[in-house]
Amino acid sequence: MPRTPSPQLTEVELQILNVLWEQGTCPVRDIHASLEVSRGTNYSTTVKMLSVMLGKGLLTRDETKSPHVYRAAMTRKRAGRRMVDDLVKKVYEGSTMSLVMQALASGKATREELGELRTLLDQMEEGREQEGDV
Amino acid sequence: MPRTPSPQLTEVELQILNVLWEQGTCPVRDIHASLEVSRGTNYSTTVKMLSVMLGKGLLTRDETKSPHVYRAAMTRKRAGRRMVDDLVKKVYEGSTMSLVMQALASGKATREELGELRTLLDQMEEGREQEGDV
DNA sequence: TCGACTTAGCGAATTCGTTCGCTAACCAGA
DNA sequence: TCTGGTTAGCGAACGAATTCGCTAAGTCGA
Repeated sequence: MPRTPSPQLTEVELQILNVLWEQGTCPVRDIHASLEVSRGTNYSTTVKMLSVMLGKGLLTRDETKSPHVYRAAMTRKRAGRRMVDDLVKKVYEGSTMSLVMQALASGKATREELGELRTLLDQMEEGREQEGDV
Repeated sequence: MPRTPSPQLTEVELQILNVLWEQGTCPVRDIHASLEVSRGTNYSTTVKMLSVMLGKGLLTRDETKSPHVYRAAMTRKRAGRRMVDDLVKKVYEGSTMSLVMQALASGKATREELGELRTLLDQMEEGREQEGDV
């Protein structure tokens, strides 16, 4: 049975997932093309990493296609969620909001993004009221 | 001369820094007490890690005190900043706001925190206007 | 000063992520 | 079918982070 992927994604794994998240689906060749420029590694290395990730359940592949076709087994959103939770636990003592504040204060934001944020905030406050939360 | 610490902090390093960030300053004994419960490791291991971190410039220590006293060479804020930047680069394609949205949407927030967030947002919008940003 | 306990430090062993050489299986065109 | 290039896979090698055994130095009360 498929095991739940560990929370920690490594460097290369993330790079590979990024390619897949953008391409949706693709053969080793394409993934390798990307890794080659960013880390100058060998084709064998790419193949190996893919097989390792396959073993960890991070990817799935269609072997019926001639050059096998790979696909991410997890969405970018889900991966992000995990890593954020992990970061929050490890440096913000469990306070997600501490991270939000810090990230917000340190990153550039366009007017549109600030607007979106405000909207999200509004929704959250409404939600709270209905819950009658303390 | 002190070298700039690498962006990537490891598991144990973070755990040790957390103790130091909370205690401010303390001897090996205290740090070990913490690591022992969370990972069941040996005293030697703690000493070793501290010396490794000292070598990386992540810590400083006062050897004039009898049991040497350690101190974090970097604030929690600074460490958080680095890790956030790293995460943003690795999974959010460089968009800090994407991370903020996701974290905000997935984490619990108290009414007070939402208020703080709104205030911070207001300040950011004011800043923008003055800049006359597009 | 002596012995028992605490504190430091070092080198070797382990573990895990990453990299590659080498070999086998495949595939398309001559 | 033969041949050159492509695609898969495996085991060994490496490097970095952790872990610890063992030894040395320091501390303190009897």
